[in-house]
Amino acid sequence: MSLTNKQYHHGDLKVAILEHAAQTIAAEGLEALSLRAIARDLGVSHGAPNRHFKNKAQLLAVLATSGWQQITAATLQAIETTEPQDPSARLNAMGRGFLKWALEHPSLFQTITHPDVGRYADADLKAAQEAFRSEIKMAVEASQVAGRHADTDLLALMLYTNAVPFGAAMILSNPFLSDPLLAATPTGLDREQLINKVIDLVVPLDSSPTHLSQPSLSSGSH
Amino acid sequence: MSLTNKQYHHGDLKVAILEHAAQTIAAEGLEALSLRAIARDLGVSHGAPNRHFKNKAQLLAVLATSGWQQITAATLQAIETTEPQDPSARLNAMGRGFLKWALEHPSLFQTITHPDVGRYADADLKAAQEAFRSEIKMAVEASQVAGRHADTDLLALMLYTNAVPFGAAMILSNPFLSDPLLAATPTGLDREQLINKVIDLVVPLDSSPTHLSQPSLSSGSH
DNA sequence: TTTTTATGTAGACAGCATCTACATGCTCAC
DNA sequence: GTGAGCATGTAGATGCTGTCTACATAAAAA
Repeated sequence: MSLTNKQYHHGDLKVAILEHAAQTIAAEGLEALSLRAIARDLGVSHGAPNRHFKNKAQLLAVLATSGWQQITAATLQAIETTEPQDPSARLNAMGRGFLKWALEHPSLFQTITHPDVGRYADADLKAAQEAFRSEIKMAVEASQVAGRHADTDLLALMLYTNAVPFGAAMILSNPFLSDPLLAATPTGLDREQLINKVIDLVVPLDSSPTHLSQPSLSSGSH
Repeated sequence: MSLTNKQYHHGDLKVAILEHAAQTIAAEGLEALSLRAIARDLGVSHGAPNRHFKNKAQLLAVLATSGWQQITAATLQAIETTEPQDPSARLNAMGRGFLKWALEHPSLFQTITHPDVGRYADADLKAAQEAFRSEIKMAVEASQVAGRHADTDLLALMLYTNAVPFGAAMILSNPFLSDPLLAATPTGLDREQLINKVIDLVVPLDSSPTHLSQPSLSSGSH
């Protein structure tokens, strides 16, 4: 347990590469990532990263694995302050936590949903993604047992419930998609209220006067 | 108006490049696209494509422009057989048309939503995307006037209504995201019933008691 | 101390996008 | 028709990229 982190030639080059890569993706996007540029920035030769990652795809897979673990943690952490007895409140909180993380880490979110990342997925990456999916499924099932779209096919309900935060994150994290939307539609909501409202639409809170879906007759109307 | 398409040196090289690029994207994905490979396949020199496209990003922008026009057309075409007096039925049909097109052209859908395409968008691309957004907004407004989430902030309703088909398309067109979902959740629905049900959840049809596609009772059933 | 292994280096190679100078051949004015 | 001008295609150079190789260094293990 020496205190020096400059053992070997460089030190923890593998960790340094991962950190620098995550930083580059966050700052300049996935396409800007280059093994040679990382090596240059870290002051090592262009071939050094190959000692730690078989190829670029594998580096991406490691980053994506971390991303799935992070978004799973962010999603689960959001339910800590909710009532265990209220599955809809918990699912709603999960949606908010998911979307909040995705919008705070837009490039990493794009990374974990990038088509090519899945194409070269290793076992670790698949396990991380599967862990996420499993948590969501349990929460959706619990909400359905509690009465949310009780008669709806579970797969359809899963896809719908996933599609809203995934789709909202995709749209909001891509200025080309979100800018025209935001510019063309005046709103009284700030960013946080907006995403909360969107989540409320897919997972209504009983207590909230969202009048569920069809307020045709006796809606709040004050 | 000559009938020969081998005027000039090659003929309509620009069109040939666009067609071959669209084909390549559909068959091998966006990342597999290479200007030099296109030139090789078309039997021209590696520099020829530069006479027709300033750079690779501009070729992508032209393809994406076409993609937005196609998905707008597919979305609008879906309302032709609906009742003009029923905005929710029309919006529901639009969602189905959108999702159907997206799943029939997964790589082109990924192209038009790709972050880097927006980064190099030209005026034509912006106009094509704006035209799409404008059509959706009118349809969502009409559905709201007719009573769908009448008291909800329009921007939130727009984002929610867009997020479902965009998110569902993103998930279903990416096997890494959809395969575990489909494998882990048994369903009685086929693919088309599934997407219809998901759209029904975001835009309920008045006539249907929410389980239009549930063949539980009087389905053909053996 | 010697051997083995992990890590980093330097060069080579092929592929890529893009730029340049040059060549070809169609179009149009005369 | 003929020649000028322009649109299009070619060929090479440049500098990037990822990945492979042979080699060098230093830590660990024997």
